[in-house]
Amino acid sequence: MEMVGRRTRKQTATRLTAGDWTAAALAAIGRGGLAAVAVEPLAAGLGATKGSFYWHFASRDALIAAALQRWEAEHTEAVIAEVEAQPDPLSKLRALIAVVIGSTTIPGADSIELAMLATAGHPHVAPVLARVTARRVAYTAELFEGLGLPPEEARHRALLAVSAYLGHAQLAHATPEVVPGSDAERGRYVDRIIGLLTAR
Amino acid sequence: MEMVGRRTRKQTATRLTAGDWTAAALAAIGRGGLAAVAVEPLAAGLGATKGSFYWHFASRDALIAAALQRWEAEHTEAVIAEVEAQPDPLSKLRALIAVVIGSTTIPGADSIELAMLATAGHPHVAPVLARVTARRVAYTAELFEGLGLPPEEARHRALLAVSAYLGHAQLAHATPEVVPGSDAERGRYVDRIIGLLTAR
DNA sequence: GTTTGTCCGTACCGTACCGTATGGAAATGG
DNA sequence: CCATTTCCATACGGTACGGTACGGACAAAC
Repeated sequence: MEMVGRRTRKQTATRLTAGDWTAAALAAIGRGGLAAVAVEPLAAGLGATKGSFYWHFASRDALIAAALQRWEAEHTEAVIAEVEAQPDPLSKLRALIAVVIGSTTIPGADSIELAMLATAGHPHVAPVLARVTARRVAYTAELFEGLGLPPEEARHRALLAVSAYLGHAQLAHATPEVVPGSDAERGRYVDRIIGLLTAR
Repeated sequence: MEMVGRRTRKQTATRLTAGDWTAAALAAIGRGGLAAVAVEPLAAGLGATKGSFYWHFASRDALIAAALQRWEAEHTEAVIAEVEAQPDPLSKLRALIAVVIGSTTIPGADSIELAMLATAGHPHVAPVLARVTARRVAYTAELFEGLGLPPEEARHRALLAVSAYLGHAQLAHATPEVVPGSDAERGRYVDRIIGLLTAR
């Protein structure tokens, strides 16, 4: 009853920017998928009303488009840049697999991406997903080619690697009890995957 | 204006059963996810009204529960039974991977499962998904153990195999242009996966 | 300090859906 | 053929949301 401030986020009664709305939209996607991007609940969460939203965006659809664009821009190159720090292709591959399998075990990670996969058919989601996926497969195939594998085999192994990543993210999210839980076993698991994927 | 029959499905003016509703619900899940299970549109699709639905089910939630139960019962053991026809563990593994990777390329297949993964957090979906996944991993691990691998390695390879299946289903659904398209290349791809997963 | 433009709250309409109430048609069984 | 149960359509209320209209608060410019 006491201190029921209108604004939840701090007591900042400052005006909102379009960025505030896209950030809230991405958070909502991570929490409940595209369907959770609802103007009125978002407004309530930001301590504002629809009046604010419809000044910054023409429609809910425009917000979704902006949020996805932002996600793609911020998300795509992050891992690749980190992996590129490694010197040789094998080290890069090991680093890639390790970071990608390891990160999915921290809860809530990749939840936005999982939500996007869940709505792959959505007209705004499909092209974003297609670009990100194609980029990943192409990059991973390059690494395998750097190992001396012929193009088709490199591409096939890259597909398997990306599939393994996506599937592992699903498993870690939907049924965490089946994936390795302890750090020790997860380490052995990652080593095993690297061994199998890079076998000659 | 002419011949605007009330009932779309045939001219069967027969009464509906609970099974008709769960079937329609599963079809809707495959088409648009859990959110597409809406009583009034479903009723329209069946050429009926809510009056019929609420006689067979207490609520939308009860329909979802019944539909998921039906899916789990009909779906879980199908592939395993087919694979068990093979004589030895290696043949079974090859058959398992081939059928599971091959089937995801036919459009619309597994759409129900993908929709369930998309709603993994849903209180009715989570337990179903957990049981199905655990069953798959355990069965696949058995096959690898049959190949003479120690338990932990068998389980790790089974996890990788199930992850690859789930990820491939996602890829085939979300970005079909990256997965092998021709029968010939898909054949080589499947062979490559089998080789990598069963390598000694 | 007045004006101008920016930002947002309030009030409202339309739609789509969940669930309920109730009467009546269609099968069933005696 | 009548009664009873089974099944369903119609009509209604309630809720949550997208989108619009409009006025007012607030800051910036001068």
